[in-house]
Amino acid sequence: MPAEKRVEKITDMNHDFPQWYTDVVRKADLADYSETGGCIIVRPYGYGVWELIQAQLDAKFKETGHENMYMPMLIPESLLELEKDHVDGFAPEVAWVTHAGSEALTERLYVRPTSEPLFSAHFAKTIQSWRDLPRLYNQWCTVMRWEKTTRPFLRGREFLWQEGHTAHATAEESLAEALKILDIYATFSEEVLCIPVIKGQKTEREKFAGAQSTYTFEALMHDGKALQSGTTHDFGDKFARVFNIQYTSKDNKLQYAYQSSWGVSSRLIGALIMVHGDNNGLVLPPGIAPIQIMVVPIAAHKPGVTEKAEEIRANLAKTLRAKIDTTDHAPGWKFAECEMKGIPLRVEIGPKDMENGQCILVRRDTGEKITTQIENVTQKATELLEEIRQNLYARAKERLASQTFTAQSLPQLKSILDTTPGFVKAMWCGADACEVRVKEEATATSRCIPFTQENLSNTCFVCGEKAEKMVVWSRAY
RNA sequence: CGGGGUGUAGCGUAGUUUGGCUAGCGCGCGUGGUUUGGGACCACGAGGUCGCAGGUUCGAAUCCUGUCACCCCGGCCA
Repeated sequence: MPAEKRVEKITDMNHDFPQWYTDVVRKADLADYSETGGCIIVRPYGYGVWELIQAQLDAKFKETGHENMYMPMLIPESLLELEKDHVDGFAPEVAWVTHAGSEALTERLYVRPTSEPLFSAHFAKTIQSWRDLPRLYNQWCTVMRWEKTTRPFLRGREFLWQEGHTAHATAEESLAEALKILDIYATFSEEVLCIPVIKGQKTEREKFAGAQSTYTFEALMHDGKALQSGTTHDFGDKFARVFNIQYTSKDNKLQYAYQSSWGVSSRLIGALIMVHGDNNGLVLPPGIAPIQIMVVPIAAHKPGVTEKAEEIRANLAKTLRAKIDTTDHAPGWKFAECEMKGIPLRVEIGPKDMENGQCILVRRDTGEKITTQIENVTQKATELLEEIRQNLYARAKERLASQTFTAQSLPQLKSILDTTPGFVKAMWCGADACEVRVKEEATATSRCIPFTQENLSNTCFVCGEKAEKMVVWSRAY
């Protein structure tokens, strides 16, 4: 890891983490603020990351039998009101369309904060028989939630996401679907994004508005705060009963369908920044880096340098996302630019190297410089990208372990979070009152009830009554 | 919604207390030249209704009134 901070324009992350985050977003050219309050402009480089996330997840969804479709952005008010928990959860941050031109609409429309009502209404119309099940749908779109406090990629009024909506014949199947997708998400997060996660179930208090149960994968950011990176929900037949989604079973009985929904958003980009980034800027895992390797010619005006650099780029580009920087900036500028943008590998090629038929590969994650023969550069780069992927994951996993603690009492949990923020594991009795006390006294929330349970003690760390589950607590974004 | 703060060139700012501004500086931008292995340098140049609307004054970025926008801290919240 580059020891010294080489880019002055980025705030030191240990000094002011939120400012560091904002600096990275802007300097890495991921996003910009827009004229529309609370909504960001996703710049080409940031959108490039999103496209790579999208392409890989989309392939996984399709492998598991899901189909993409598209629902309207606007939903009539009458549909929102049908499911009570759902409306209670979303109504405060819903944006309304009330007029067409100067004429008031007879029924107000709201901009989707999520599309359960539309999918449910559609399922009700199109599902009649057990032969129609399961229905495995997904859509890539944006949604709108009128947040009061916004931060690029972490919380915005409009953001990019994908929402899967499925209907099944049985409760077992909708639950299995929610768990299957959670695995797809978590695997993608760990293997491609190099972000280790904790999988588990949300408590009643933290679950999705209208869900029967919510599952989540939680990641830990550099500053010790948690980020809910994605969720899957099992609705059971709750929405089906409200929207009247019924089918005739094999034995000719009228049954309610069981549903799931699940989503990840452009918030994943925020997670990438806050898990891997350092004081020189962004650090992107190779799997989602729009540019995996940047060729930087040194003394490009000297005879043959640009040509050789372009030849190297063309070779790399056969199998990798490779680019060349032919701008007239000084080399130091280009190096800093590569680092701010988190490009995993950089190639330096100048007159001195050409004399020896070699070039220099520089790793973003470690700063290490590797001299290699030009004819081997693609092979070497390919190996290094895989090493970088493994190193980023290993590094993040190590930090997660070092920032995970256990607490036996509420004061202890508070003291841990005040001094060394991170995940805190503690036993919980299951009572909502205890969860509320943690929130009020330690400003921490339950992140999840991990699937992998440990028995830390037999009593609740808040009230001392009999403990039911180990819960992971944290301060969160 | 409560408390605090800020609006001056694309960005960051000085100047406001004590009215004299033809509004200064850095970065960035344009042209030409010299450079090029960790954010190069020189020269010349372009760019401003000082958030907006009123008012006071010989004179307003500066004082007064109103208004709008944004930011921070609380409250509320996927």
